[in-house]
Amino acid sequence: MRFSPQREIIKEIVCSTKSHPTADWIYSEAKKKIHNISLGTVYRNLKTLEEIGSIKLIYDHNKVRYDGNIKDHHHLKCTVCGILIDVEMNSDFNEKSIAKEYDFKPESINFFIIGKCKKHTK
Amino acid sequence: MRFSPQREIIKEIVCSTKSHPTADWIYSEAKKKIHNISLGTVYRNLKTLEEIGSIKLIYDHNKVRYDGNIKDHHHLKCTVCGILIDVEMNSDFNEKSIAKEYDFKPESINFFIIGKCKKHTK
DNA sequence: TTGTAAATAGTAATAATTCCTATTTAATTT
DNA sequence: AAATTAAATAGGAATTATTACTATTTACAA
Repeated sequence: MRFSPQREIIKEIVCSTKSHPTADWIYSEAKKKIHNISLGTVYRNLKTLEEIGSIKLIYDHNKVRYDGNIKDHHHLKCTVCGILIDVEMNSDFNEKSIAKEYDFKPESINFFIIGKCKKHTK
Repeated sequence: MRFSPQREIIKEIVCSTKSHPTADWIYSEAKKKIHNISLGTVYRNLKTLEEIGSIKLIYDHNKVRYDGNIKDHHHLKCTVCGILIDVEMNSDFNEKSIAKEYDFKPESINFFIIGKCKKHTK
């Protein structure tokens, strides 16, 4: 892969915030540094950076967000302000202990296990 | 709320499948019963049905899906075929026991707790 | 029946993302 | 240091999912 200043700046933007930004916000930040950067360039590089493991992708309801925290972790989402709070993943976490530790009032939980179903484990 | 045959059919379609369909699929099924049903009608009624608790909404990555299973439950997602398998939620579920029970090979897990952060619990 | 507000069909508009292509540029070769 | 070349970019068009708009239809109450 060839060096690109655009990609460096995009990575820097994502990795220097804990706000889990959207592509659109990253684009508007990037424009402050490279006035004529293209939105397509932002999307392409976000994809590339995710593929090489420099950043992570979060599906926040039906919005895609990006995360510079590449450690295994989960999220608390506030229904009022929409903030996403990073939660360290440890072996025996559970809803109640996390809620207590982060002073968070859970209302519902959304749990997805991604992997291979019995038809596709050879 | 006023009766509408369109809403009844949309509800029937969602509740008679375990495939977690998208709005688009529901629309194409609904057209088989009401030839000139409008896509807007499908979206509006899916929203209404979700609000009154007749169906549930699932955020499957960046796709919105609908679910006639309104019991509290979670999902296993296969990276090969994309199937979403319903998982009954019980008090002490964990990744490993679910994987074993459903013969599923987990690769990653996605855990969201939705609620109120410490700034918004009064 | 008739009146009326809710719901619909059909279409336009919007938002998020991907695709396309001529041009530019990073990095290699001469 | 110039020439070469393939990767990356800018800018815009296309696509997809969803919502908004509006004239017409319809459920249902008086």
